[in-house]
Amino acid sequence: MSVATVSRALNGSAAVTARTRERVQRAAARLRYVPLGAARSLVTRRTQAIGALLPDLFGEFFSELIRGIDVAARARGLHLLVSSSHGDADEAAAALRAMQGRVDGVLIMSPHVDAGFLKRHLSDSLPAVLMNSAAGGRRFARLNIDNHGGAFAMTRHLLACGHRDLAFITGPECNYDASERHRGFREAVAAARGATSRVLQGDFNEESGYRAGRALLAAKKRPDAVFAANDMMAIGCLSAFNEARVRVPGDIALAGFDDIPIARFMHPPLTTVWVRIADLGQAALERLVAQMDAPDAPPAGVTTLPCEVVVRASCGSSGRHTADRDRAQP
Amino acid sequence: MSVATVSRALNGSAAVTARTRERVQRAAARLRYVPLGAARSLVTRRTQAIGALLPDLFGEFFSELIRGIDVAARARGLHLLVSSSHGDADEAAAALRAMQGRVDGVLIMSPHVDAGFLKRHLSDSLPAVLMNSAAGGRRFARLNIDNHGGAFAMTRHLLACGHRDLAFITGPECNYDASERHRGFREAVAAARGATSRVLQGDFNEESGYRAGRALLAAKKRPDAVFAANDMMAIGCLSAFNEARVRVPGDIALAGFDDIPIARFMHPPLTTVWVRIADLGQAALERLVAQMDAPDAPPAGVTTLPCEVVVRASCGSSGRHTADRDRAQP
DNA sequence: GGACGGAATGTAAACGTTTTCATGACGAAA
DNA sequence: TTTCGTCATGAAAACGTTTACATTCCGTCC
Repeated sequence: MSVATVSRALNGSAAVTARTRERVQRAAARLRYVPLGAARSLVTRRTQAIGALLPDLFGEFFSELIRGIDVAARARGLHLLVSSSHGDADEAAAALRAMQGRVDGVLIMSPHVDAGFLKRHLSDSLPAVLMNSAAGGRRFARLNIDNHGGAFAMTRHLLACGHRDLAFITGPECNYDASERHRGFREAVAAARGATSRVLQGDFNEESGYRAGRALLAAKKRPDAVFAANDMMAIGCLSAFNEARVRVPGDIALAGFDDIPIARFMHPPLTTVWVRIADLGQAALERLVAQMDAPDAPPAGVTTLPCEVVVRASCGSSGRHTADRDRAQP
Repeated sequence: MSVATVSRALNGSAAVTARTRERVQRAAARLRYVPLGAARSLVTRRTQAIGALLPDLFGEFFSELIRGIDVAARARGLHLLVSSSHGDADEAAAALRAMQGRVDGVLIMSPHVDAGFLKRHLSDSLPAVLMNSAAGGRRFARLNIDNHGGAFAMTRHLLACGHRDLAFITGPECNYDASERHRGFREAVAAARGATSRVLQGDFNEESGYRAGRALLAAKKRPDAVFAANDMMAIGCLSAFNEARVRVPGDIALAGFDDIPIARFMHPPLTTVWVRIADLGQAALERLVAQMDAPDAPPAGVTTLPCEVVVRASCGSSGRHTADRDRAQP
């Protein structure tokens, strides 16, 4: 029996008798034979693997993202090469280069990545999908979280709760997510009649939220509601309010963004915006696969994944006291 | 210039002129040439990649573990192939087989894995390290979290706080972590004079902690302190106490295990046991690399990673109100 | 009975790299 | 000048698989 026959039997080619196939399979099982991936990909020009280039991510966000990518990849028989936690652009570049020639495509999410970076470090022939990235140009497919829509919806919700004087705590400058969320807030306020707003600078850390909270308390007129651009700042802000015995939502309403796991355990539980991170990973992978299957397809634009407002107690919403999402939690 | 020279120049062989090397490197950079990993590993018999077979993990645990593995792997120029979130043994087996022939070694953490499983699905020649696994035999190196020591230390701490009548909420039966934690509790109580204890069955979920809390409140005599085998159950238990207006730690002290991020945000902040998960991943990888470098080394035993008791307010500890770990948090 | 057709299997080239060995160039020692 | 040694480079084999093409076998049709 020749190697060719074995190859055919194992790869499910039609040109092989049932008897032969069975014999081969039995022998392979007995010898615990596993085809050498390297040799296979050398000739097929396919590695059956995709790479994920990720920044220094923490906690649930990272887990969920990988989970989404992983299940989608395995459903297609693809392996997942992960390279995460690089702190600067050089590390990201090195990781990206190292992946090249080992994967059939890459999923990229990184604050260090812009058009120039990609042009320098990414082979033209390697399919790539950008996740949550500002830049991208027309060469790359992109999947973004609907930061703008989420912030817009949350602001509308706060307005609908009857709050008129709103404060917004921004994220770091030059951060894409942060600026999009700010834009969503701004536009929702602008579209509402009789609403006023003020903006405080933050940097996504708890500490900056705390400072913003103190500043608001010290203001001549306190706002009706505070919308922090992420949950950590909302938590910091809540600490400031608690310290000052300012009741939430009684005196001031509060909302965050991200729905980190802690959010629902705060006192009061935090109203926030939830993103299906796993869906982002899965959608990105599917997009990438589509691109791999049709290398010269149309220039694939940008897709935006919806957010969901999760109403809990901190916004002073009437009626509902348990967010839908909480019931589904494990 | 021949391919041989290019290969030598790029791989840093000494037998090549500085001038030639530079010429090659410039050309490679200009053409954005990246060696094809497949061809390379075909001849070197090395893939420069290691696989991580992980169960369906959530949140920070998963993130930290991967981070630990990833940074250690990149420091050695190794790629990381991740396969996570398989629900049953068959999926894990398929994932393990698929990895074979693409990696130089595997890191395995999975509840489905036992000696028989490994014998069936793992090639004899592939180095492997088991993380947090009960079984392993003498063929495999193992890295475990010191569940026993952590639970022992925590129980001692509760006793040192003056609590005499202790309750323990167990994890699921047949779970290795859970039974080790239980054993630590049991032995610490047995070693203490005048201490009494009771045990309630739990399953690591918040709900079961809540039920246990209710059961304890309904008991003829309430315990001085409750030690839950993980934080989620402690949180559930805390909810039960809060509902019943039972003060923590005033009326009953409470402790958990894992130090999930939420723990420090509870009211009161939860005393718990912290494990350096990233260290586990890193140590496991280093162990694996050692095994890969010396394939016929001694039969490598089991290493245990220490836990740390993180004292916060929930245990009624005297004096310290901020755990060391919290100051280091981002 | 022979030619033909189709299906199953075998043969060998190809994939891109590393590495062993051979070749060539050049300088130093004789 | 010759001879040797050293050092950079080139030539070619090898790695394990897939696949195009060749071969064999067997049954069918004329």
